[in-house]
Amino acid sequence: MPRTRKGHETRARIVAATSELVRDRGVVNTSLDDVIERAAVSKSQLYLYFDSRDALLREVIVRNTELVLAGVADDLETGSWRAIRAWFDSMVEFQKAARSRGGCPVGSLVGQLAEGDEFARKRLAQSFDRWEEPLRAGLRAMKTRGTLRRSADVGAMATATMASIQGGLILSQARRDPGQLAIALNAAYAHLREGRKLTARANSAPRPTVARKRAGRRA
Amino acid sequence: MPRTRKGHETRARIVAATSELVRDRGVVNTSLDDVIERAAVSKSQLYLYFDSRDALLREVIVRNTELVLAGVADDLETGSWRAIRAWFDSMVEFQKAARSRGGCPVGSLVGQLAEGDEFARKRLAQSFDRWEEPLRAGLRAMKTRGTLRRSADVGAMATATMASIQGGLILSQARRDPGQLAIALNAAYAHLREGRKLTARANSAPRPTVARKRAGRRA
DNA sequence: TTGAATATGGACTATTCAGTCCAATAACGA
DNA sequence: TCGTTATTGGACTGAATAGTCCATATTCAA
Repeated sequence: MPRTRKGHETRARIVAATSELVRDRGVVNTSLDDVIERAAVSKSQLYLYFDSRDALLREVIVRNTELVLAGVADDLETGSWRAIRAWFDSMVEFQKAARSRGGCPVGSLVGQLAEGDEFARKRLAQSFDRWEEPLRAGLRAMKTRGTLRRSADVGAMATATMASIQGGLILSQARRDPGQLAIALNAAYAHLREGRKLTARANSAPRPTVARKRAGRRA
Repeated sequence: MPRTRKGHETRARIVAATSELVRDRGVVNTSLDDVIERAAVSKSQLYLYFDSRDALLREVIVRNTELVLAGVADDLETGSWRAIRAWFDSMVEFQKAARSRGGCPVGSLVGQLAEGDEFARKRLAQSFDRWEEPLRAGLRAMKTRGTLRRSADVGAMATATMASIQGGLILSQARRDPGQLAIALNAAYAHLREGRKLTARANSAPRPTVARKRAGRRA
């Protein structure tokens, strides 16, 4: 671990460069020589902070996890349909900006690292846990507040949502079309809303049929 | 292309060996030397049938696509809720049998090949098209038969379903838990069923609330 | 049966790449 | 300031690997 300011900067630069290269060309096509060139560091700097190439790639998992968590607004945990919708929309925007390249910063690493590095696999599983948590918290809060049915299975809902996110990103990446993510997330949103509690106060929200139809068309 | 029976067998053995190695260890950790050892062939045989390592990996895409298409029962195209449910269940069984290793035979290749080989990316996109088609056909048939609302967006439904499949497989792979796929597919099924047409004949099917709750619990 | 086309075996090459090593320099605390 | 510790530069190594080449063996059609 670096002890000086310079050291910290160097280390961060290495991880950032690796993350970008992996996003743009994949793990296979990212050599350490590519990394040192892009980060403008030398081999010894790299091996001062990382034990091996695998160790460096594991740090990329950490960094990319922070990246996606930063994209989760605080009000998602507070729990509201609006916050969930906004979260979904921001992901589509992010994907549009990336021109559908690289897929999910975390999810795309599963296929590339999970079978070759058991440590990496576990870390990726943890990343998904952390990523799902704000949604779980939000859904729990909505239960307490009475906007979500008490019978709703919060864990399953969060997992199913994460699956739609990941799958939507894979399809976007393969088809180079951010619209694929939008379709997946519209379906996920409609599915979540099926768990809502209908009260007198809630009738400002569209009725089930209308919400589902709109989601389908928007895609 | 091979012209003798032996040639065909050799070529097929090479692709099969590559496919298995890629599933077990990932593209990165699969060298051509590994392939020739596993397929019990020599280098020259490999290069007789494939121009390059990339070309071989592209054939793996083709093979694995046939593999997943073989898992789609014919009655899915005929169109029925039962067929869809059976299809989903068979995927969960497949994933259990694989002990959550390797993820999706097609989807896991996206992260590993898409950014490095544009040809491979296009081929993967086509694979998803072919894979979605039987479901689209089935949903269209259900519209005609009147078990699915005419307003339902068949294309979006198929895409959202494929996203749940892919995402569910990624989460299963990362967490080494086939239950993750089951959760994702139960949600996808519940979402599809929201598009159904309620008729006098259809009241043998569970009401929306019950269907959703059951799906959540099963996970 | 025969010979042309096809398939096979495996040695060889050139390169790439992860990882090592050590000397030189910069940062920092006393 | 000075000495210790942290950081940096880059040459070097050994192993792995994609791809080449050619001699040999097998297949198959006439």
